[in-house]
Amino acid sequence: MAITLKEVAERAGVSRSAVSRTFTQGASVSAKTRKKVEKAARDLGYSPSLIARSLATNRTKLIGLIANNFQNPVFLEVFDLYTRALQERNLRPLLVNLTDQTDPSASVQLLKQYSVDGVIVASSTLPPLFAHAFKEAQVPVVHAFGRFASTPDIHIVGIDNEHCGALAAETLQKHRYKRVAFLGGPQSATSAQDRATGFIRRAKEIGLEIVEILYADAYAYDSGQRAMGKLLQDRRFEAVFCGDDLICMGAMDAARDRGLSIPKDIGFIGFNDMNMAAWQAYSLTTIRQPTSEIILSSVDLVVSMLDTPGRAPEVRLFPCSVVERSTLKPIEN
Amino acid sequence: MAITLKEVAERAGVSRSAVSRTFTQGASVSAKTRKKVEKAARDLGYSPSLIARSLATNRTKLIGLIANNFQNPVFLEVFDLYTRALQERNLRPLLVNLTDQTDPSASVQLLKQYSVDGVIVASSTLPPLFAHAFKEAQVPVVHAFGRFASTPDIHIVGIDNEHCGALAAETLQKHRYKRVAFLGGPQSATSAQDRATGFIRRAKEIGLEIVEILYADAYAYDSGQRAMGKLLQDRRFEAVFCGDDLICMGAMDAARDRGLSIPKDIGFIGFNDMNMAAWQAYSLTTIRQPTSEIILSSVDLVVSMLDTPGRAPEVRLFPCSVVERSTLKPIEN
DNA sequence: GAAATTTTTGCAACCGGTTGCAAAAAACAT
DNA sequence: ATGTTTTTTGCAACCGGTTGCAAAAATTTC
Repeated sequence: MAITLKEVAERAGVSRSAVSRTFTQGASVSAKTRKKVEKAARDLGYSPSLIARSLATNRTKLIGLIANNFQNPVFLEVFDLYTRALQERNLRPLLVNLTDQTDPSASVQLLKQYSVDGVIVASSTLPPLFAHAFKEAQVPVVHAFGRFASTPDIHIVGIDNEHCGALAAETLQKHRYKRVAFLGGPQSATSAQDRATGFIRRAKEIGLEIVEILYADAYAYDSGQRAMGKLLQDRRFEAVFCGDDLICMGAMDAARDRGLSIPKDIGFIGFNDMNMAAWQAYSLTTIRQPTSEIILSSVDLVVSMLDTPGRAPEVRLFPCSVVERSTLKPIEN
Repeated sequence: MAITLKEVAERAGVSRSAVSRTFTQGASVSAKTRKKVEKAARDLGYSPSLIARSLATNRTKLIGLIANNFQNPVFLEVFDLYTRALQERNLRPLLVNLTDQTDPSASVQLLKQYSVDGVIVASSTLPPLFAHAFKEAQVPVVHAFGRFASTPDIHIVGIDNEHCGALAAETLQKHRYKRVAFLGGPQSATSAQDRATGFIRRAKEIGLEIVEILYADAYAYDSGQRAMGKLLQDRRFEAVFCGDDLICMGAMDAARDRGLSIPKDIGFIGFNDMNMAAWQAYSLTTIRQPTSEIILSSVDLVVSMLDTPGRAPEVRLFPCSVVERSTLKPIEN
């Protein structure tokens, strides 16, 4: 069917090794044979089979990309960045959609079968245990958006969620709010837990009163909308910290639906600064997570592990910042 | 490193072929040896290498998934559906992010190197020429969301965009609009062209006056917002047909920003019925594209081509329908 | 129980590349 | 021109599976 090494070798009048060498980086071939081979290859329309090469070299140039939230548009940005970053390094993502199948061993099995060179777990909702399974299977792994641990046993790239929660508390106080609510992501997500912890701790320190704590059941619009519906049954707060922009948008729409005006009647601060946060219909004040830095860094890290498998586990944290738009009442001087 | 066939064979006390056969569908092995092999495999934690298998069988179970719009959240739904549908059939997507590199031959080259079993081009903006390149390279290909052709030379799964454009015109007339504008997707996209054609033709037939025709530069929020800004400089229309929901949301926000109220001052009808169209902040009346059907069908089609490579090219069109929400003024009786 | 038939098994070649090693060729030194 | 060093080349084994074929084993038939 397709053209093989052998045919090119015959046409160029050289050995198979010579052909192989002209197509592998840093191999020793004279300019003369290289030229002959390249011509023959061009004539025949040859391109080397990565499958065969993978078998021989034990490298596939495939990186498993594990995700489990296809409801949140922020993941489209994430995929965009990952595919580009990997493509630039001549690697390809093998996408695994985790849906609800929580069993790590199945994915490990799967990606092992494909002999991926490395794995990036891109999720803030998966437990650390998940990335672990790969480490145990000797597959280089990076947990992006994962939970920060002071003595990590796997590579983690992300943010300090606790600190970000604290940042939210400070921002609300700066805007002169006294009584607030917390509307987090799913309670099982480490990111949601940590943001809550930091928020609550800092609020206590600076005298911000938290009158409600509720967790949405997913990082999704509908979940935010529903949860806000519950919170609004007896509103004793003036602003809400939402653990995610999408949840926040759902919550805002629920509030507006009840005739509340933002930020006049109620304030909101979100989390992520996804593209949509800047949309006029929301114009969300939010905490920016440096998605792009996290992604680039996690790709770099997994790439470096390909060469240095024994690398000591590393935590890379990137700073978050407040992006002020118009969902908190203006600060009066 | 990893456990191989040979080691399992030795431990089970059988030949390598026997092991191979217990792990391949429909091969002849006695219950007794199967049991022995399975035990040995379990003990050793063996899982067969798909790479090696691919090399031998010339099948990789990899399907190239080509996309070029990572700005539009509808594509997250698309990815979700594709990854699930493929996973269910024991196939995996190899994602190619086309960004701006328009050269088909590069992607063909790339996917040929990975020996993908088939390719799905999932884009309404790529020219037919693109999918062609794969056909010529003998790779089974389906163009999902592609342009309908009465004598197709490749498989196409999608909708009749002209008819959908006509549907939009009829809906606007039903809602008693007289003078309307068309705000399409990028003019280079066949989908945008066809929706325009159908809309314009039908409008003429039923006496709906089109006073403006403009194309956004991408299927994106910002593009819609900008384009609407232009249209609003001299507004002589009462409603707008937007060739895409996301464009429509941008356009709506631009209109509201100028103090217009929807649908009192201006009406909108979108296209796609993406999840977000149902959001309270927009509650968009739109034309539903049966995304899920298109995707499932295109996966089925590419799978069937794996067995029957010579299959005659086929066009599969799915009907669209109007989803009424609240961006067109109510019909008075 | 022997012959005929069917099923199971192992051998060995193959898929399309890579790579260590030794021989051959080229380049350099004297 | 000869000997030495460096570079290039081909051979052959290997990566981890699959599969056609013939022999061996099990099953059926009479």
